[in-house]
Amino acid sequence: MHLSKLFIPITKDLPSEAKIKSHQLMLRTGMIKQSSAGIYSWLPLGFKVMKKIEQIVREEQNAINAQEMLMPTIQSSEIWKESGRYDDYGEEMLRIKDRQGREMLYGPTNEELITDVFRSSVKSYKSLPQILYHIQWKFRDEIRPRFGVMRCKEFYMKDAYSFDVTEDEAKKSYNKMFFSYLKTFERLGLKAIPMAADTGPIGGDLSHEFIILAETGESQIYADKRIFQIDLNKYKNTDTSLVQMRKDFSDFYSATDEKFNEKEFNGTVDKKNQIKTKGIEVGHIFYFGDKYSKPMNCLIDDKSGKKISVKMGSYGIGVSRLVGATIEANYNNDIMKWPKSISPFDVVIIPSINKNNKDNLQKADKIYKELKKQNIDVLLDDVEENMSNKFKKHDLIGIPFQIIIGSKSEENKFEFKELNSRSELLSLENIKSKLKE
RNA sequence: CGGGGUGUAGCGCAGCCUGGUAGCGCAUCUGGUUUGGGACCAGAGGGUCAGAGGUUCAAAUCCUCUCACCCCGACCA
Repeated sequence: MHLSKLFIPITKDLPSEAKIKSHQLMLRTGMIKQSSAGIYSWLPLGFKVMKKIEQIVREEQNAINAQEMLMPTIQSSEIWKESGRYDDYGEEMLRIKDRQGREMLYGPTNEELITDVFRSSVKSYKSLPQILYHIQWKFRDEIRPRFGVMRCKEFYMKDAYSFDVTEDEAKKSYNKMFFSYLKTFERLGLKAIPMAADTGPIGGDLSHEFIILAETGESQIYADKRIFQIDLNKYKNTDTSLVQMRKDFSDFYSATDEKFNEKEFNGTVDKKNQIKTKGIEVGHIFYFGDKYSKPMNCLIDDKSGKKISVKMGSYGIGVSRLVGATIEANYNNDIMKWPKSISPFDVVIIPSINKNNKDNLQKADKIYKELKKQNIDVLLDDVEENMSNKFKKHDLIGIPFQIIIGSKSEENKFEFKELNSRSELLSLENIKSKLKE
């Protein structure tokens, strides 16, 4: 892609309504455009990042044999009346009426819908276990949306639902998802800590929040930093290995404000290992048994032919929130550096161009084509302006690698720079292999 | 929903108190000069002053209502 052709309405000054870095940056680099309070359009740059996050989430769901499907955004109120949540959910639910006057709603979550899908087709214990998920827009009519895409009304979310015959089996599904989440956040370049959590309106008694560290987070967190040293590679997707994993994680203290106990923290965690900071919740998993299957009559025959309610869990990841959260976690000193796995481009070529000398642009174009051939997603900054402006601009956009073609480059060597570090002169071959690392 | 605040060019703001027909910076466009950390010179375009009603010879400015957005709080992926 050539920068001059990219729809990226970048601005030098920031809109006054944005109070935190990720929001400011997303507006300044034209990733999003607010449509109304808490509702955003995703412009090409932002959309591209979100899609990359989505794809990683998807791959890690598939890796534990969860199956992707798609449920609608608009739901009928009837199933919500069955579960009893139509009244419980309150003002956060956006209620609408169709032309026949039927009560509909824009789904804030999908437990009822998936339970309805499941009960209508599954009748036997032989069909279990199952994990189904979808990635879909949700709507929660937040009292006060803020922080850009971090707390908005309309958001993009992966939600998964597990179905098991017994509570023990269900806990195995829970552990798989726990594992999948850790792998997902690791691939996103984020340090996420699982923390025992309250279950809120979803209900249930076993629940973890996954929280990433960021100064601007909304939750106060306390943890033992050795929790980051746990190597995920030593676990396999087997029941025994995952039980071990859960045990290993529970060996280190971690708690949010609500569950924090100062005595326990100071008693069990050495001062030098204590982390006290803010965090952003990016995932939440729940086990809630038959909370929905019972009132909604989601019954199957067990081995003895007895009707039992299936045991369920649900598992959410805020995909759109992760875009903002990742920025919060990676931004410093006016420079944004995307993790490689979700950067909008792999590398940007920045030639110094002026009207009378387009040599650099030609060189850049050659490299561009060469890298394209290697399947590298490359952006070429073909805009004719001062290098100073270009550097500032790319500090904002945050593509992690730059190839700079200007006064310091040689005939066959170009400056290769990783954001936040010094550049080095390298041949194209060396650059290629660096990019493939 | 309670408390506070703001709506004037794409963005940031001044003008409002004391009414006289709209201005500054950035951005944009044209031409020229520049070209390694957010340049320079010259010129140009761009506004139903959030909306409705009222007072007045005259309203961005005064009055009334409505709407939108932001901040603090209770709630949350």
